[in-house]
Amino acid sequence: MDRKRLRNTRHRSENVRNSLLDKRATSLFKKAKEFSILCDVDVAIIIFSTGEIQPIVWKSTNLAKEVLVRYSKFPEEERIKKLMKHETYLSNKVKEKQEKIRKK
Amino acid sequence: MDRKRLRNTRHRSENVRNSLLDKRATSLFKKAKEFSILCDVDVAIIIFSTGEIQPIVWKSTNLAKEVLVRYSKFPEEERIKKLMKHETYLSNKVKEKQEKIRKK
DNA sequence: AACTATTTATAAGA
DNA sequence: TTCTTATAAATAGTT
Repeated sequence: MDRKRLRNTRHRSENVRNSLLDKRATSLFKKAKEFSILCDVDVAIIIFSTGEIQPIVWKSTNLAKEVLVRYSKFPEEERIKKLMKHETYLSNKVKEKQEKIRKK
Repeated sequence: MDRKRLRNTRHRSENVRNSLLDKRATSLFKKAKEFSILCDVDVAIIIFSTGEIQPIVWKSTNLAKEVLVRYSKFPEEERIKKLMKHETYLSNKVKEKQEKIRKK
């Protein structure tokens, strides 16, 4: 059986995509919860599904409010700047790892 | 070799915890990126590490700014209300799945 | 930082 | 939609 996976493109079938959305979101939250407990961090996740106005939001602990309030205190400009910087940093990191995998 | 895992409690060693923080965050971001592409959603993740003022923030696409701006448009009260409601919903969902697993 | 035994996650298939 | 299962990925403890 060929079970090659396609994970680099948006899934073509809407039905499958909706089903995946549910599965993946649940899985992501589960990971985030483990992470938050294991490493003693607070994690907040915000998901915007296309066409939906209301985001799906998750927080690992009962400090949800605090996290968002703290975050919202950063001036908009600052937030975006740091966000992009960090994204670049992580993007590179992921690439490094992918390189390693290819070598195997 | 006994490789039993402890994932329900904060890790005891600070060194290990820091190492884990890095690994887990990278892994979480990777998952989020896959998710965002596969299901055509925008995902934002905010991590507050204990003692750190600056949060670690990640966004899967270049719509980072938009996601945050959109989210910040919700009145504070509304956001928190929906957040908590959703958390309860998801919490139940996770429990259901865990039940299933136990039954196996 | 790299390795590897195991556990998890998951894409299809039923 | 739910359950199963073959495979891929993640990762905890080691080296």
